[in-house]
Amino acid sequence: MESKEAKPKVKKGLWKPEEDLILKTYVETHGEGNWSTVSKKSGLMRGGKSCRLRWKNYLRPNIKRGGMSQEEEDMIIRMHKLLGNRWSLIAGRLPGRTDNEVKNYWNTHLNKRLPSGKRKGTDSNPDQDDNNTKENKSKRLRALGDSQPTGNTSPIGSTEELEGKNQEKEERSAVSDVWAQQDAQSMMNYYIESPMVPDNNATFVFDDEPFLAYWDSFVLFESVGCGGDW
DNA sequence: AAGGTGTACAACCGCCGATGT
DNA sequence: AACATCGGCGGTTGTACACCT
Repeated sequence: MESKEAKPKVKKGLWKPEEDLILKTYVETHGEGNWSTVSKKSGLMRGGKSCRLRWKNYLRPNIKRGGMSQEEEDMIIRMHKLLGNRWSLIAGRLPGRTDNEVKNYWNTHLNKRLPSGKRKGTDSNPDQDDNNTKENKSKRLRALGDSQPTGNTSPIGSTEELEGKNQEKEERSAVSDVWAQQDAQSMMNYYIESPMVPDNNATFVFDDEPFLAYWDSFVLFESVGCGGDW
């Protein structure tokens, strides 16, 4: 059954400069948020999500456009080594860069450089494919965020999963290991010295869930709270 | 010069958690 | 408590452009 009020047609596809201008003006006037109403009130025939994405990725102030610097590139690779496809977290370490941009950059530039890189699959490493299926994604992220080192909430539970995890570890360590290892060491040193680390978290296992679980929230905190280098 | 193929990047989709009612 | 809505995230697709034959 069609709705009685004619559904406003949602426009799709590339944004035109005029649309950008409308959106930018609207957001600068009314502020961010309520994206679902933006399209109506601004006259843009775009979905709220589309508006939000456009603003977030391209129109927001302080967005950095253009090629990645060597430093940024290094950071992406290191962070990806540690975090996997957690683009928003990675982007949080790169001022002016968005998760979408980081993701695209990884998929087009960095992914194929790595030994295990493959072209079309957006997941760089075969070892991470399983963990990034739609079914597993949410569980994994939640577990990484919430799990305690000794808890049973890890997404890795069954024997098969453990085996897969071990394999993942091996394969992952084969990628970009030179500075990934250097960096992991320096990150851990930094981290261990941090007053935020609880005493009962003494056993760190890099590349394993316990470390990642804490690391994750640490990165999140860092990206939100501090802008400094480390 | 024209058509085919590959690449880079913008945008959309589906899912999920948080929040409001 | 249940449902609806919104915002955020990562995966995937679409498209314009560059390059090759």
